[in-house]
Amino acid sequence: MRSEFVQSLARGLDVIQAFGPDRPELTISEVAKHTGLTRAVARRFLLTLTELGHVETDGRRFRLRPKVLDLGYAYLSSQPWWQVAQPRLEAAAATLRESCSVAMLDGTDIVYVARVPATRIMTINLNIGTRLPAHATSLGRVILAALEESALCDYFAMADRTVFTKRTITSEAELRVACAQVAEQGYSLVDQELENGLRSLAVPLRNRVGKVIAAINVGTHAARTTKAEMLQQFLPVLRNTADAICRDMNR
Amino acid sequence: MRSEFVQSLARGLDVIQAFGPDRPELTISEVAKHTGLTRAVARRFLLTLTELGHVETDGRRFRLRPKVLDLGYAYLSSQPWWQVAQPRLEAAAATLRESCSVAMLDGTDIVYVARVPATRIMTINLNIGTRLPAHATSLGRVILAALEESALCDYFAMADRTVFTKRTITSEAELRVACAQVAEQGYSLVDQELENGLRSLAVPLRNRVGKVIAAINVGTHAARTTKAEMLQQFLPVLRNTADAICRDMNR
DNA sequence: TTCGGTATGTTCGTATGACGAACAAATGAT
DNA sequence: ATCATTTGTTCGTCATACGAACATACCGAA
Repeated sequence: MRSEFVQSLARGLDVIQAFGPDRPELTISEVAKHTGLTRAVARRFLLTLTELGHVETDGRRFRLRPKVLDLGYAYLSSQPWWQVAQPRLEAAAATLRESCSVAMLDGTDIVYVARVPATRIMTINLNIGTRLPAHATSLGRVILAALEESALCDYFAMADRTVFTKRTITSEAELRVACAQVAEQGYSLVDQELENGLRSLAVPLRNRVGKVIAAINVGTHAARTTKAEMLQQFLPVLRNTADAICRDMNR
Repeated sequence: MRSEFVQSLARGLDVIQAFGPDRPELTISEVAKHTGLTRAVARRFLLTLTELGHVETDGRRFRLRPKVLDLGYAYLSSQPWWQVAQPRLEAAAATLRESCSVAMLDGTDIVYVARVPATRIMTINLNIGTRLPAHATSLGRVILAALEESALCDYFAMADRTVFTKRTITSEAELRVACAQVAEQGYSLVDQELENGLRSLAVPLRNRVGKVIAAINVGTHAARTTKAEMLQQFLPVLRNTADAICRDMNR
């Protein structure tokens, strides 16, 4: 038992994350089963979360309430780009007439932290908080390309590198070549590696000391925009947007 | 000490929520000050959250990490409208060429749970998780109008009812009249009560038994669209979108 | 530069906060 | 109706989380 680890907090967060698309409502026993806790422990946490307003119950089934969003919002609103990225992103999406997003790396996934949808391409519902594997996304490639070697080794040691389409690059060797290219070019163009038809272009977002902290991208349909057109027409807008966000952010 | 209340979970969630726009990074002592906990307690929770991946530290200052979004995402992804609202919202925003949102009531606030920005009207950054007072928003009025009398009394007992502009309605009597009107008409049109220039129209989203669980709205600039135009051109689209979401959701 | 007061971070003995074994209640099949 | 199983709850107790006291860092005045 590590003396600086509060087991009850970890358990309570596990209970929140027991809920999800396949489990919108749960009983005490179901929460216990999904978290590996005893029924008595699960009950205590559910009653606590209910009293705090994060969970509601009809006496038998429990479900999360909107107040849980306050936790994620604490993160979002504390970020240096929070006040400045959204208007810039909206302007870019309006200019390009395509969906634009900002994401960060967390573990082996990218996590979307801002998004302006324009035209629907993907079958999955992308929104703030959505996670996708870094290796198959332009956003992920941009961030991976900026990692130090030790961090990149950690990434490869952990990442599953799922195949999504016939084009998905999954081998470490190939991904390292792709990342080196991104580092040299300053952008990543990923073509139908995550989903057939989806073509996306990303550039880095840097903090005041020049460190890559996030990425910004634009997505289009392969039938609509050629790769050359993306580089010619989209890349300058994306770079200008990234530069503007960085300037706004570091003001 | 209530035997079913896990104090450590409550404290841990307080520590997460100590962070925010004015407090992007905090030391142990600062967290202790903002939460009312002792430094030793604050330290333990920060170290726990760091080990869980929700917080990072340079050894002195702590800050939240994107993994915190997983908590809010558990809520979002467990909602019946999650898979179906976004595409419908995107279609409505494209048709109307205005920003569209979905929000729920939590306490005395509305909380945004989906949003498709189109053209920038408001000065504040609206996004998933953003809270606004229910009384001054079309989204809030729609949901308040559907509350049972006891719940509405609770709302009035708790709500601050801030004045935002010269037009903001704040008295209980006037708000009750406005809500009765909403209940009768089936929509709420709020005109420059939250912010000068902002005009918005909302309709309810209902679950399978007809209960209002959320609201969907469209916002425009008062200089761009008259109230009559909103009712004539926007209301049918909004109603169709709400109906479609309800159908999709209850399938 | 040194010193002293204050602020901040950390440790470890212990008590109380959270635990789970056992009991109570609910459910479903025969 | 009875019985076996599942689910929810209680309360004695111990191990988990606590905070008083110690250690370290910082800052201002002389």
